[in-house]
Amino acid sequence: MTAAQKPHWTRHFPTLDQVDDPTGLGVLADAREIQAPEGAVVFRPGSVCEQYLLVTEGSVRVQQTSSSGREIVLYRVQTGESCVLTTSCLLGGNRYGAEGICETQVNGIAIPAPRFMEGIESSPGFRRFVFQGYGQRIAELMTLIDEVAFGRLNVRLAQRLLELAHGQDALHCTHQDLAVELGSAREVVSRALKDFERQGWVHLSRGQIDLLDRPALERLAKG
Amino acid sequence: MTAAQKPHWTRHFPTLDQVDDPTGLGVLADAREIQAPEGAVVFRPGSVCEQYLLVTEGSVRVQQTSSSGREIVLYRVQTGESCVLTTSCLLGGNRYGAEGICETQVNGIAIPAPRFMEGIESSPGFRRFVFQGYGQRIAELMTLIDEVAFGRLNVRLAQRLLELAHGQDALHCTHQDLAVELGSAREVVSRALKDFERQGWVHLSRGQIDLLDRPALERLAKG
DNA sequence: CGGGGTTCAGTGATCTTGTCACTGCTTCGC
DNA sequence: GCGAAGCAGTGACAAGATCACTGAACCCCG
Repeated sequence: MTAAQKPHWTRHFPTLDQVDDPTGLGVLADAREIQAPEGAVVFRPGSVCEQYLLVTEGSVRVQQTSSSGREIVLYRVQTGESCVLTTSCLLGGNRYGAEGICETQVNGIAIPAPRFMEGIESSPGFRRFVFQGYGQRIAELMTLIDEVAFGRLNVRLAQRLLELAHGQDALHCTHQDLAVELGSAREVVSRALKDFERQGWVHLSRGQIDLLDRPALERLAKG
Repeated sequence: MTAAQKPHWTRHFPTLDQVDDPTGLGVLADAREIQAPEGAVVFRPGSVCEQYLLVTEGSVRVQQTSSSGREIVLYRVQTGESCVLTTSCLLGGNRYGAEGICETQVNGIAIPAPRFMEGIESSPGFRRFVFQGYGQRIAELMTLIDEVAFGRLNVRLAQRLLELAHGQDALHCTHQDLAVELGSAREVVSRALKDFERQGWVHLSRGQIDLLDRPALERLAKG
């Protein structure tokens, strides 16, 4: 989860016709296929946004750091998705206010801003593609506000554990990582996890959490 | 602040050419001028979104209610602005997830969904108009997440007091209203206000807060 | 292989915020 | 003028955040 900090994306080839066009629209004339290793920083607060980004494989974690240094994960951009923040920066012409970090090796497509604008102008299909997930994302941000403001920590933690496990029986991350997921503090997460362990729901070891009683966690996560 | 609960907007006239076109684009052929009294509910969670809304005068407060009944103000739509949530619902075809309430009498313009889509398709200027503030709003939502997750309550309260006072020396609202602004609880706000009063920064009376030491509040709000 | 630095996890003390239960005061409608 | 509803204040306690510190596990390097 915390990994090598080699920044910047790698241009793969200058133009693009070998590559699948996930929009099916041929707006991708100027698009470049890009690749980034796990841990790469795609953008940071203050970065100027110069291209529309589309993930074709992998996962980018978008998170925010407060002035006091605490962090929270806002959302993830996964295979087939694009990033609200990027889109909004392009449309509004402002700078990034958060940080995007590759959680896996990531393959993607970058469309330079001017070409993106043209696409928006000229292609109804591309427009639809761009704005499709947009509404969904806004709704997700509002849900996040609700959870952060009103949600119980143990409930949110149980949800995240199940989510991050991706159906596996164990997940490899530190308590600090989970604290960032939830926008909470490491000690608080540690205590909640210890509590789960006392209930027999999980088993804790350094850098790893084994899920022993998934149904119990699901019960907590739902209600 | 809490006012009459007469719902629904009033159609004013069926078509629109007497009215200023704030987009300057003539996309408003099918638009209707609408009017709503203070306290009117423009939309609720679950409402289907059938028209693009633009405020020409007044203020609409958009807020969310958690399952436990606690509420938080997400943002306000003011003169010349339109509502992110409405736009995202139109583009994504989903339902409202929050509530919009008129804080003043509100004049506005409504563009039916089909016409809105046409406008987006055909008019670059209208498109620009629609997406202009959009990026800004997303950034605001992320700031809100930051504040809710990491901000101190007394700091946030001081900020809101100054904001809601609009330069006046007093503001008329209940402690409960302020709790909703901040997504907090009434008792907590009451205590923080009492604390401000002990410092001599404000004077409290039923339904009213007088700001006595604005500089002190500003100091707290900034730092 | 061993030693030393670093990362990770656990814990108590204390502060802030949220929740619950209840009180008394004001306001408003009848 | 009376009763109901709304508003504000308060104490007790729970949940979460912060601070300071401990020890264990891991990694690198000689």
